[in-house]
Amino acid sequence: MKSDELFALLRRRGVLWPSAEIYGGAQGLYDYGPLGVALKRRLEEAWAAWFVGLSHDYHVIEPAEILPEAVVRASGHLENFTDPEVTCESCHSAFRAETILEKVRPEGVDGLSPAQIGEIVSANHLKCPTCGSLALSVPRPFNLMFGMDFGVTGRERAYLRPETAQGSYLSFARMWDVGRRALPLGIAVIGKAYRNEIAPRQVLFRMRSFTQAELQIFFDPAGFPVPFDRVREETLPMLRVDRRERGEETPESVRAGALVESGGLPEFYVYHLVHTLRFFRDVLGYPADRLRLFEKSDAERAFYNRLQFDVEVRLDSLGGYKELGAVHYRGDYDLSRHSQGSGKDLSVHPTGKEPLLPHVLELTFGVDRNVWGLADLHLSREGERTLWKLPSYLAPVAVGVFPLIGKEHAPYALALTDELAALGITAQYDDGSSIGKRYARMDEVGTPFCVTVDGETLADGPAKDSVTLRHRDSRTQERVPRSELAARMAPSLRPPRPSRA
RNA sequence: GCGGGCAUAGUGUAGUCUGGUUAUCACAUAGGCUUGCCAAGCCUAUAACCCGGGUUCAAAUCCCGGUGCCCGCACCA
Repeated sequence: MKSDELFALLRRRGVLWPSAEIYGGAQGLYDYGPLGVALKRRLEEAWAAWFVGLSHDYHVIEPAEILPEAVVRASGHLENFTDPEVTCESCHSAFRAETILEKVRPEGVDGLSPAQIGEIVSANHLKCPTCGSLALSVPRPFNLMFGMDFGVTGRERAYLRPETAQGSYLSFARMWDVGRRALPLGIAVIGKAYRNEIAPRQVLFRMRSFTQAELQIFFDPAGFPVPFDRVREETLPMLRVDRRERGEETPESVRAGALVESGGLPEFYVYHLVHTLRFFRDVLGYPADRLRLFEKSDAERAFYNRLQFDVEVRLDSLGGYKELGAVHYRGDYDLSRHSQGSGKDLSVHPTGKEPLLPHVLELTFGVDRNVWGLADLHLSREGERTLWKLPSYLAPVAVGVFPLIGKEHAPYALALTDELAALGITAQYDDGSSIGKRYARMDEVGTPFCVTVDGETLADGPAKDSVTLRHRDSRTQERVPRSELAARMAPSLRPPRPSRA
């Protein structure tokens, strides 16, 4: 489905719409409606069940969304999140200063002030790559963070967090103290991050306020033990730098074991690549042939990452592979920067070992992007029928409950709806229009089950107190006693957990 | 930011070039009748010209500005 068509469908069903719509919308901001919230929460729960479930020592926290200036100075965001831009006065093209200065200053522009960059531009008579004019402006700094006054004096500055990860680093020392004081220690955050994007585009793909789910795993750089034999034979769709340089777009299937033996990747890293891939493929149900693990080159990687593979998924609505998650090996960059910035020694002393500064493996997941991904990959039109084949445990509504004949069966169906809801199964009652339309409505929002109360349910006989249970994808029906209904549905409504060694 | 295109009920659209009736049709939504296990039928109702300014007796239609969306370029720590 095309992006427009998909968005129209989601908007009509109350999944998602532009923020401040009555004022014409605000670029890069979107609101979730009732179904969208339900889907997003289930997605977040499924993420947490899977990734936080990787170890007993992984925990979810909820840090503040506002970061004092000292934090973003130490993290490097104040400096590096700024992208100096040079514009051509003649043709109005805009370029990153780094691109313009590439030839005369291959070491990059980090640490240079806008004025210094301007001097280099004019001293070297650099021309606009588009029109050849010499009229290049002094760069204007553009920071992607939203800044704000903090406190009453107006002298203090603070910023909306540009990534949720910082809260985990700031809380590491506290988490060490309140926990088992053992590595690896995992800290997960699910929450909003904010970036003042230059050009928000493609609906949920570049937003100014978006939800990330990130797990930071702190581990001893001398060893991160993982049960690698359990994943050794798994094959991964790899697109590594060497193949990319030959112009390849499609991944090749590589054994996890081979990535370690001859691919130069550490076991712990490949182990987490496997679990990340499994999440996308087995938990979210993305088709395996649409996934690839895209290795970022030295030049493309964020400066603090030693290894970076993006999980990319091919989406028809956006015309290609899109990054929906990533696995970053950040080394000790974050803890060492915050040690320096705060003056607190963040190294730890595990029992029986020398003090050490942990390294960080970061597993990131774009929640909104995957809401879109779930729509793109599972929502389709089959003739007249619109069907959203969401995994059952992600569906906003688990079961629709209908009276076959409105007047006669409504009380029973309403009571059954309440009973299922009380058992924690999201049930929605519907007696509108015809039975066929009710099924169709449920198909469109991905509801895996529908239950219909009919004459047999109420009549004395062998089928008394049984209802028909209809399955979304096959449209098949079976007769199920009311007492067994919840137990029949419950297993498929729980998100999978990883198998642990 | 640059260039090009687009903007009419909840959704998809006709009408715009060539200004002039009560703005077209379908689906969706709500209510009623009928039916009773896969979007059936009939009746009724709700509902729109992106915003602001200009030209004109008269603007959905022409002009200017703004906003938003789409495509390409650039950007995406």
